[in-house]
Amino acid sequence: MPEFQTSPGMRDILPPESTRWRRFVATFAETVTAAGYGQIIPPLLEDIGVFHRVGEATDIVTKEMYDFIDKGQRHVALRPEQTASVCRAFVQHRPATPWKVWYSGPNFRYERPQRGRYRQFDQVGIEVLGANDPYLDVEVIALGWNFFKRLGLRQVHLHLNSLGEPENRQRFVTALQAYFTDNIERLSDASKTTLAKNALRVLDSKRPEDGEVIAGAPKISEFYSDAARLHFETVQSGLQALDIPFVVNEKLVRGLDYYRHTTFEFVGGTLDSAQNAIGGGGRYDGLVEDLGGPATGGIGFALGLDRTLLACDDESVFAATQTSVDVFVVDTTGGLEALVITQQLREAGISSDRSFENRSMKSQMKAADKSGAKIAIIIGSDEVEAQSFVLRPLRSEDQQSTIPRNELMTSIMKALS
RNA sequence: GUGGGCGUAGCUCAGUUGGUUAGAGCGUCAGUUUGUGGUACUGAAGGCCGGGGGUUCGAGACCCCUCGUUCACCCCA
Repeated sequence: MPEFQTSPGMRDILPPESTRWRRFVATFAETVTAAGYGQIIPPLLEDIGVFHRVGEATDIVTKEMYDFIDKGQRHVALRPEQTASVCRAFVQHRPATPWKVWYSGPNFRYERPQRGRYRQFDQVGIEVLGANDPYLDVEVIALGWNFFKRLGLRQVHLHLNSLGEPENRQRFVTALQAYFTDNIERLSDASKTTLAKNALRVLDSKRPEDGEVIAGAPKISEFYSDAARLHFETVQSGLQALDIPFVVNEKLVRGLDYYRHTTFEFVGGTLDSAQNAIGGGGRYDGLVEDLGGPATGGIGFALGLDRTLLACDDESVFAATQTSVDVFVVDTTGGLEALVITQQLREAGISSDRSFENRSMKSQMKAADKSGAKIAIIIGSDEVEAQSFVLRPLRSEDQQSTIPRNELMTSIMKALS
């Protein structure tokens, strides 16, 4: 074991895996920019107060943040998510609404690492601020859906719920609290603790002994106002109009406190681990106000790269690709020829590579093969003498040929076309 | 934060009830052809058996601690 390794929950993404990460973000960017979203790049670090607004009662805020006092005595934190930063930016810059933005990048949560759950984890996401139209909810969900389709995923399930308006939600929480308190003896110990903090999240419990109690709990749908019900029904009819299948899951309450109305989650159909949620989001009509801005509706989602890529693995889609070059230059005369020719090729827009340390021709040919190059340019002492080079096709049965030096570039172009 | 599994070459793993110089495959490097890759064959390099302590004549194997990893809870993407 080396003396230094990555810290727990942190890891290196190496090639060729890293090529997939780049394509992932590029594909996401294409999907959402085609819908009018612009990229926002918020800082990794914010005043910790920005994240406190996400929810004083959530684990993310209370025990999972990487926070510290900086040299200027400011209490700051690495972002545990990016929605709060986007809202802070909205309040700070007051862009014209509706403000449609997308982001990608790492977030940090100090949790116990697990498969599909890391302390530094990447998300891509979108947020729209300043519009309350339920059809916007549908657009947002549809963009997530479209993105998964573009990756090639076929087994993503959409779970949908509505938390209603704040008053609906509050009355529901009160009723839930009363119900669970009446039945507290039948709850698991862990759920008793959860109940004391946030009754909503008891619904999330995966412990089998809680199942019966939860099944008998009050339902959020019994508390909707007419407006909340209409909003939710409009969202559902919009999804139906787009042929996006979904299931209403009344237990989907989501972890963050700021959600109102629509909440949704994308679940990887092939992932059987506890980390099967590959993305989630919802409407958060109160968050901008909490951060000191005007009352502003907002909705968005975040997708986890790691988990989505795990789902891709399970469905054998969106695989990593091995990078390769077009031309490999084999030079047995010391390496200066290869140095000059690879430079010329690269300037001409032709990818090329070579060996170093003056290895044997056989060794260099092996490297040429592994590089994925379509042709090898071979230069030995005979070629230097004759001012020529050998062009050897590597991926076909064609014979190699000796060509005068002044036809180097044209013959390579021709061989590649 | 709580509980269970697992840590042996770069990678994937063997290693018999504790017993001499710790093995294989793949990968890497080199050779079989002193100017030519993919196949085959040969060889080489590469391990304080995660780290520390203990039991023992003797520990990669057993015990304790610790670190890492993995699975579940929790939480969430």
